[in-house]
Amino acid sequence: MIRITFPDKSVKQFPEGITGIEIAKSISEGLARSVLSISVNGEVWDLNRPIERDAVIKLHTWDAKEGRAAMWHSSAHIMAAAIEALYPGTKFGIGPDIEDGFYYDIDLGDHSLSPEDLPGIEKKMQDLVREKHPFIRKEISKQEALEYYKKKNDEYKVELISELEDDYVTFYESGDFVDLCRGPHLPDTSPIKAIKLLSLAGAYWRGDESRKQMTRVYGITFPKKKQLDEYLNLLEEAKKRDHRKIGREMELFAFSKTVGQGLPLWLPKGAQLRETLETFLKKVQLKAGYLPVITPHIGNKNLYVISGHYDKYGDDSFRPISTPSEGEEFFLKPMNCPHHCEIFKTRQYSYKDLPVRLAEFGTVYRYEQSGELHGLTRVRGFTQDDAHIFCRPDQLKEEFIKVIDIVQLVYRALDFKNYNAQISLHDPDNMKNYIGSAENWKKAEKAIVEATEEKGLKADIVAGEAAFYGPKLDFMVRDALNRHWQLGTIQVDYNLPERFDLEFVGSDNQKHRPVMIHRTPFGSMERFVAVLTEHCAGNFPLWLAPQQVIILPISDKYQKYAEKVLNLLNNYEIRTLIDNRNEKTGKKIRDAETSKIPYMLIVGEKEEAADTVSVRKHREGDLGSSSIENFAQKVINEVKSFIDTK
RNA sequence: GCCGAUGUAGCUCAGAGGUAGAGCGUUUCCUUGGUAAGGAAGAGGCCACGGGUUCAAUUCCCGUCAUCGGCUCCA
Repeated sequence: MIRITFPDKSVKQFPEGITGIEIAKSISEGLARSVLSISVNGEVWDLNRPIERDAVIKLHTWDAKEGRAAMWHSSAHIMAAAIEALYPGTKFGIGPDIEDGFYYDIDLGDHSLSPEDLPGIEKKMQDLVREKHPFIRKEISKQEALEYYKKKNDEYKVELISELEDDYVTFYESGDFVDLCRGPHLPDTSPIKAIKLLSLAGAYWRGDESRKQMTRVYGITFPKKKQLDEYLNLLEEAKKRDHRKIGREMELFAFSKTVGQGLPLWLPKGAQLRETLETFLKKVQLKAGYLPVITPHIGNKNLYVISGHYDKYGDDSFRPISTPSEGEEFFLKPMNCPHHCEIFKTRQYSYKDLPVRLAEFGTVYRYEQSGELHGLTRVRGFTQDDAHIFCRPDQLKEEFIKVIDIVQLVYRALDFKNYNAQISLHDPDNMKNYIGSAENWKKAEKAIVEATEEKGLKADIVAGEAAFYGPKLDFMVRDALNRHWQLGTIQVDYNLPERFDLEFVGSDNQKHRPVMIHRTPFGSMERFVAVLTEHCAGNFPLWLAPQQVIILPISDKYQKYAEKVLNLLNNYEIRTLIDNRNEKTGKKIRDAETSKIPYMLIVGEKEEAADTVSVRKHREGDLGSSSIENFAQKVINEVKSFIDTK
């Protein structure tokens, strides 16, 4: 007998060789039906793999990510089996489970899949699932495995196996399909009740641009048909929040083929929104001791040779602009820091003057690959809410903490809760990708980690994600479709001060090198507005709404009175318009609701007589009548509460 | 940049080898209305652009551009 310890610490005796599914059955039939995988001493196993020794276990159902992973991983095998049956000779790369479903990378040779082929594969998968094939785990020798795939002509699997260090590899067999796989899998296909293949894409073999591009098929499966419907419904709903759709509908921004791809045009309402955000941050920064500066949109090539960006990103910049007579070359500026370094150099600083915090909403241009462009989140011209802090090494951590404070203040004011912090460190195995001394890297990374800890900010630490000149702390968010984007970033830089030979005079009357912090809370105005739009589905809070109030006269008889209300509100700088179209009130209300304007003021005979307005709030309805003055104060207070309380 | 898909009115989308349609929006007129759609009439399209096949192409084929889903990249 062996001792099995459950998550609640209770212990039960079982015969040696008991399996997860049998343990589940011993608890209840219902659990046995819904369990998908088991953790044995922290390692996820197949449910039918015998447990030979005492173990701590945990059973995973659909509600656990380990359970879903087993299901989706198995589904990937079923999909591969279906594809092999329908398209013999297909070679297979890798087919893992992912956050939402699974994919398989395949090479169909000369054949190519189109979206119309997906239902056929789905159908075949359903047939296979109905046959209720078990997944059988097998250990075979590496040699044998290699021969199997060589015979199959599958160079991808051969490559994968060749790199494995073990003498034995595990295979999983389900029906006629056999796949190299570490597992774990479902005992058989029966839990898979709903299948949907979602999309096709190209994907480089092993993520390497220089290697062959395979076809990636994405899919998802569920234990219940209803869950699939819900999931598809959720996708539909998410699409409605897409900033590209809302941006068009609400007239926030547009693109023009004639202007050029990836170059956003901010329409009046979007510009209003952006300006409100900029004004807000400028106020915050002024209080925090930042000094506004303004620099030009281009810079001499030499500036970027000094900074090191030319070497690294010269090809990703827009083509240089040359002057006809002097033969100089200028670049559209891809970042603001070199300009700011030159500003720092315009005078001498004592150690008492530091830190110096130079801030600029600087528009930069980068030649992003065409396939990368995406709405406002990835563009070729964008404005950073940029600032560079030049400080003494002993001030680094304190300054870093102050920046974290600003980022958090800003995100709180905008009700941004679902962000992740990520500390990106260098990759110790690829030091050649970075500039600067190992010692400075160490110092910078230490400062970031410590500052983050001191702020109690939970951050994932990822090696190899640092910028080429320094480590960073990024704030990541997800968009409506669950894609990750980086917003704010704080980066420590010992290198630019070195390259630009920046100095301050220390208390010892000697020259010293300052440290630089690059930071942008929003990241870029474009990306931030995009994410903000999706975050609130276009229902911007009152203080940000491009149009805050709309006056709806019952008929044109009340036009004069509406104008009186408008003038009063305008005096308070409340962004107000009148809907004086020849439409019924119901229609005007409907249109104001769909345009997501926070407040509607209905004015007619009653209101004119009593000098009031009838207030209706977006998505909430009638709030009753109010004097114009009271309403204005209400709006002013509400705006204040958004900005001040934080 | 790469793989795949898409491109028809301002927006959302039908359509077919023989000179183009709907809904919403917009314009004009009627209507002067009370908390999510009043009525009528009209305007609006080189069917993304450039080639080719054909008696005939917006429709079929090729290329370009743009957009979308991924991959790679992201100072």
